[in-house]
Amino acid sequence: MGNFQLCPKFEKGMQMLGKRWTGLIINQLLSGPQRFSEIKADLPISGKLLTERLKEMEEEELVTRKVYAEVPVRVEYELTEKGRALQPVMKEISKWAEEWVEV
Amino acid sequence: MGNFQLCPKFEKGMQMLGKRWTGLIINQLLSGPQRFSEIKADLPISGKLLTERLKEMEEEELVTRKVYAEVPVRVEYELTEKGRALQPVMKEISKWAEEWVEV
DNA sequence: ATATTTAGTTACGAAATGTAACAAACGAAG
DNA sequence: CTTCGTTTGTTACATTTCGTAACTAAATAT
Repeated sequence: MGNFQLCPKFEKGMQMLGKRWTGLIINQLLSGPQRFSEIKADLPISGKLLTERLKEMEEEELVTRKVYAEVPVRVEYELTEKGRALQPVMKEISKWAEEWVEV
Repeated sequence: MGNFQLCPKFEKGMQMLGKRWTGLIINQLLSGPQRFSEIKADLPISGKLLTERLKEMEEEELVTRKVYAEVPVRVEYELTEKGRALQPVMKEISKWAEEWVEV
């Protein structure tokens, strides 16, 4: 590991987005608030990891968590302003992937 | 790509960018071709992982690898067109990080 | 023969991830 | 009262990936 002079904000942001599943979860939530089971149904992620990622994203203030005491319980996750601000990033990734990624 | 389903190209692209170090390496190489030791000096990544990532990125056709039989040997990595096409993505991430990320 | 330099590779312990079974909560069904 | 169904997690454990440090290969200069 060498010494590094890199924009610390960019580096930290990249580390957040570069964590497995985080980008896909944000992209999911850009279409609106969703409950745990909805996110889980739309992504090939396990419940354990989804819980873990959402907790981290809550700590980073990317999402908020709301519990509705219904039966059965409903828990909804919604992007914060900081999270929604990632829309242009996701849009650029979409454009790039559409043009360059082979499935 | 429809709005109602997860786009496979986006998912694969996100998995590539979402791999640890990949984004930072691409960002480094956006400033021009660089040799192994230069990338390693500028990022807090170990030689082992850098080798691994560069190999993967070569397979994904994000970078090319050129060996110069000098003494000692020089190995340069350069972004392909596909790799350079990620510049707008990196720019948006920079903008977001600058505004929202606390170091 | 030994030292120097770059670009890796290897061995091994630590951390992250994936899988599947289980738990809490609470009303509904029997 | 007991069991079932449903969501949102949690726990235990196996697998994979990562980080660190020592080591190798190749070519030349001393």
